[in-house]
Amino acid sequence: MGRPRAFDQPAAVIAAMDQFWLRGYEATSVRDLSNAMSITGASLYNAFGDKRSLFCHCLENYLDTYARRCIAQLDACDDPILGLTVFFDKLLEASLTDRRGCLLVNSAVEVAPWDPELARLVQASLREIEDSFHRALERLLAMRQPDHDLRAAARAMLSAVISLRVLARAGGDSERLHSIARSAIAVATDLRDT
Amino acid sequence: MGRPRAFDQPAAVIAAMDQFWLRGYEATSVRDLSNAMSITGASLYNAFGDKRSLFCHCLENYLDTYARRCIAQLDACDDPILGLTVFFDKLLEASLTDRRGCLLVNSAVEVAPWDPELARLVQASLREIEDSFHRALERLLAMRQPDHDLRAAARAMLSAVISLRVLARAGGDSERLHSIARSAIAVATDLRDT
DNA sequence: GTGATTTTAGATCGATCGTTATAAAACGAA
DNA sequence: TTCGTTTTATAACGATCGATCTAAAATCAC
Repeated sequence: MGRPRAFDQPAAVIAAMDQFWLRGYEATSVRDLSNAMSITGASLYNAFGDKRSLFCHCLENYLDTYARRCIAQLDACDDPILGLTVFFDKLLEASLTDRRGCLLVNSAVEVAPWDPELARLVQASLREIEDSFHRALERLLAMRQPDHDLRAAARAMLSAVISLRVLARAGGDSERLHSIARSAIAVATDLRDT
Repeated sequence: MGRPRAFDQPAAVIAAMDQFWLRGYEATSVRDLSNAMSITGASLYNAFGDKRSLFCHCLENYLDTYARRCIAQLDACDDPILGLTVFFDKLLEASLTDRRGCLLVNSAVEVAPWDPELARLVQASLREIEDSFHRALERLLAMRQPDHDLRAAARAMLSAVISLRVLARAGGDSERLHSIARSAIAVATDLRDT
């Protein structure tokens, strides 16, 4: 009942996500969003509530579309070293061709300090990535190492992801980005060869 | 000649820096700044030009007051491992008591993508930190290693600094932060013991 | 078709944005 | 003292902010 929605909601969320991803939360106005989404401001508020709520949809969509897809691929790879190599190769390629960095990391810096709910989502998502690294290291070593070392190694690899994304957004050069990715993989190979 | 300035300019820059550091560039209004600096908007524009120019002063002040001071201490330390330990201990303590993160890293995410001049400053400053790590590793190994390894190790340590600061701002827990700091120091000790 | 309901488009809300105009106040030079 | 110069305080500028109102358009149940 009622007039049916004339716009494609998932497509609109993607358009809004691209805008937030590019410019950040504060620098993106509701008019920027309605232009990018090709809908009027009234439709935006009718469908999504307010700016913050739309941003939540966008971040969730980002996590589903990008972060969790990478995690799933890493988990699905039998050879952890191969999986990690593919993971960081893709991350490098994406970071060098798309200088917006990572919406999750950008949000960790810009919105998380002022939004406890989003801060929890950010921390949980980062933990998902760290856990995926941890599982890859468990597969690599068949649990011969104390868990403490694996957790620290997984955190070092998460740290590489974060800084790589920050540096990419700030215009860091390819050599530095590659260097960090190699170090992250070396964490795994070093653990294996111990 | 002319009426003398009634406010302490360096103190005003510090107050503005604290505001930008806390809230970020876009979320800080000129009125927020003039309140924090205890001067009127007219005085602000008279003394600093515009908002962006004031921000440049603030970032320069941050680099001089914090980043370069840490670098100088690391350079001054004869024992590189001790120097790095002190460096990361201080970084941890600062990150856990002050959740604003690092103004340089925050700026890398929020302002560098839209300001080529500030992007150059950000990259140059990150390089200063990386180079300080590199020098510490050179002292540690007395140049027995190929430079390529040292550069990669220095970058891995810079990566730890960046992600540590991002995680701290987003509310990351103490354990994760300590874990990353330990990994960074382990990069140096592993190189030494090779 | 009629009524109920929802989405559309467009105008507009008060608030706030970065910035500037105005003029009084406070100094050094003459 | 008077003049020239700079800073101060206050008010205000046009533009834009996030959000909302009104009314026309589009659908379903009946």
